[in-house]
Amino acid sequence: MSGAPQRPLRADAARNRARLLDIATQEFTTRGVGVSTEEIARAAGVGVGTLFRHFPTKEALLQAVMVRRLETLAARTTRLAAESGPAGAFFDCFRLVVDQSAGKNEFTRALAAAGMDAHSALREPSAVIRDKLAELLAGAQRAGAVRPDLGLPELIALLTGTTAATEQLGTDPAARERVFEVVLDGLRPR
Amino acid sequence: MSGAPQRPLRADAARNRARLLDIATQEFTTRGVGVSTEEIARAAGVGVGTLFRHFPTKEALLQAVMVRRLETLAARTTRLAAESGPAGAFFDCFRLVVDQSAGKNEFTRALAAAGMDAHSALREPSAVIRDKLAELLAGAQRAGAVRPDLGLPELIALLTGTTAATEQLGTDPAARERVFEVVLDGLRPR
Amino acid sequence: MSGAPQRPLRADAARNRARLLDIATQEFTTRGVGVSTEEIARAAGVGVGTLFRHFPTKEALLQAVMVRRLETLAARTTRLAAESGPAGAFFDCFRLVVDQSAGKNEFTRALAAAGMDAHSALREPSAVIRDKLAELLAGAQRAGAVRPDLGLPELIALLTGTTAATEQLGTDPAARERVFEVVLDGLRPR
Amino acid sequence: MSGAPQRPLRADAARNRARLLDIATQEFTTRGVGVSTEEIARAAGVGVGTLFRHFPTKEALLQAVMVRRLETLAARTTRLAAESGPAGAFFDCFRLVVDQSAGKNEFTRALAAAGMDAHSALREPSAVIRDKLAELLAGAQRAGAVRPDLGLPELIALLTGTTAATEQLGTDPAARERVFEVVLDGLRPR
DNA sequence: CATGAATGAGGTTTCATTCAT
DNA sequence: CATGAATGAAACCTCATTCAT
Repeated sequence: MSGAPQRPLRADAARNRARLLDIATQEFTTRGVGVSTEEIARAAGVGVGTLFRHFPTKEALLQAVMVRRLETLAARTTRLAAESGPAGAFFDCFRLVVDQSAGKNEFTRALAAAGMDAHSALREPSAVIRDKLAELLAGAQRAGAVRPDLGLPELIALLTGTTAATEQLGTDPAARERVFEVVLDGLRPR
Repeated sequence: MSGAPQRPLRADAARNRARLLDIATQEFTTRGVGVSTEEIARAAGVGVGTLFRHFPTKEALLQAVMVRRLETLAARTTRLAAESGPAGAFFDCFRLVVDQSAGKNEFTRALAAAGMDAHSALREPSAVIRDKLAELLAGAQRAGAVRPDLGLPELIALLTGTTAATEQLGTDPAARERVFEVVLDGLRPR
Repeated sequence: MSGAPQRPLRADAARNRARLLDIATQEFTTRGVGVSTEEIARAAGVGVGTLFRHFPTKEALLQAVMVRRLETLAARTTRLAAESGPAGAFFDCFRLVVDQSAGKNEFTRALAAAGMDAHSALREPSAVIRDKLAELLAGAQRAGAVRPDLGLPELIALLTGTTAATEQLGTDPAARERVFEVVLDGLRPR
Repeated sequence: MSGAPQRPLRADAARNRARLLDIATQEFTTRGVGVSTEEIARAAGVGVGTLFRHFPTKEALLQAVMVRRLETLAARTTRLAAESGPAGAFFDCFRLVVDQSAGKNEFTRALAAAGMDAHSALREPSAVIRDKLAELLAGAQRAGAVRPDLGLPELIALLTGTTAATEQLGTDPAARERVFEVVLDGLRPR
């Protein structure tokens, strides 16, 4: 049920695994999911065999990258929520998730296309985020900062959509800001 | 300069071409751009050779699918714009474009990834849409129905984003409606 | 047994056949046997179907081109042999055959590679040349102008070889001339 | 700059590479450059992937075969030149090159047809041969054994041509010998 | 007869994955 | 455990040949 290793990895093995994850994240994000396993292994300075020892499948690697992203996101979300009032926390987190999710759609889609239920492997880490987001949404709604009829699914869809929108505007920060304003304004009770 | 064929295609050729486009649209949309040319040809009931006679490259096929979508879209946009007042036309078109664009991101992305300037082949049909949208935006802004600081790029990004968001909500019309409300509300001057 | 058409071709059909042969000769010679039937047909201004009506196979077309070359060659050889004395006729013909055979190796090889006995279809026209050459060789040997131990096969091999050699020197006429001198000198009794 | 592998190949890899080269040489020579990579791989007892790991392109394989032939040739030429006097060395080498060059024309032609400068990849090994031949030619000319007006290009063309001629006479050693006599005699000062 | 659209086997090449070293 | 050579299915595309128009 858990992704945690059976026994603690040897030091060098752990180093290789971490390095592979880092490189894979970077390559998948910048060059798409089409990059070959061979290239990722080479960029990480290991042989393909090592890659496949740690991740039995290319898809498993994709999954692991996703999981780590979600975990990082969950951690930062938690931290942020603790620092501001309910409304501020909600809007800050919205921005944070969007900024951190660049490229995520590609992964989700790749996993989905491979016919696998995205929820099976990502259930645990994404559940953490969902819970955080639900909590933040409820808080902001109680504080009257967000329209009360909005549900969690819509919030997540809007996060995905805003990610897509801002990705398309990569080079123009002012335009990205205006897009944020539109969506965040729209979230307020009318 | 024109997309129209040099001579009228023979009856069977036209049938095959149309059928290929239909099948390709469907396959690309439902299963992603990874589907093989061979499968598309088989699904269309023709040999691969026929596919490649009509579209000399897989990318050319993708392009053709895109072009047809954009043309359909442009036609409907024009019709709608004529029927309502400036504000109504703008909001109606926004919905229309989003509804018609399901799956389009995949294509745009695929074309971009293939290193081709999306504007080269799609320039004409997409320019028509851009012009329409720019016109509608200006009209709605003049009518005070849309915040005046919004530019065309942001509008297009928001269209893309809203498409992504509603795609994720496919099964729940009420939730889709709430997403639309958020974005359309956000577009109004605050 | 004969390549002559069963009945006289219609005027346009004959024109097409001739044109196809001309174009095919040119394309095969300048661009190699790799040129596609489609390209040859297009260059000849007819559809592929027409090409295949006249020549049921690409190989048949190659054959026809060869045959025509050989026939032309035979005719010129005959003419030349009548005009000079035995020695002169021999050496003139040697040069003529070499000059006219540029590119011929490609064809011979293509036919051979296709697993067909080159002699089956080319037997008749090439027999004419062989006879001419045999006659010329005998005459020149009687006149003491060519070493008496040389047989017809060696003569033909030397023709092929000299063709290959001069083809490699295409751009430099003086060098070609020196190659001719070497071979023709070598043919004389030592 | 060097053709030597960066690190010593693993034992099996080296075996496969050598075997591929051997088989490719044989197949290309006996059946033409048309043989498919798949067939070569199968004949060598490896998968296609292995073939393409060693030679990233069919052309690269052709090149490698050529290079090996030329290198072998250069080595033998060097040895021979050291053993005989200037005239003997020249004539011996002429025969050696011709005997070793059977089929070489096919490769050269294939490479040329593929639009690649034959000199780019083969520059080094073929330069060695050219140098050797130039040296031998000069020596034989100084010794008065070869006509003084003959240049290196003509010599090479004659080698090519004699190769073509003797190839055609494969089954009859006496005829081949007579062809050699004609050419070698022609090379002597008249 | 001419046309050119359709066919599909076959060619080259890539890449996730396995396994000998 | 790490390595990277080997594998072979599958992708895209070409082209000789057939046959409906």
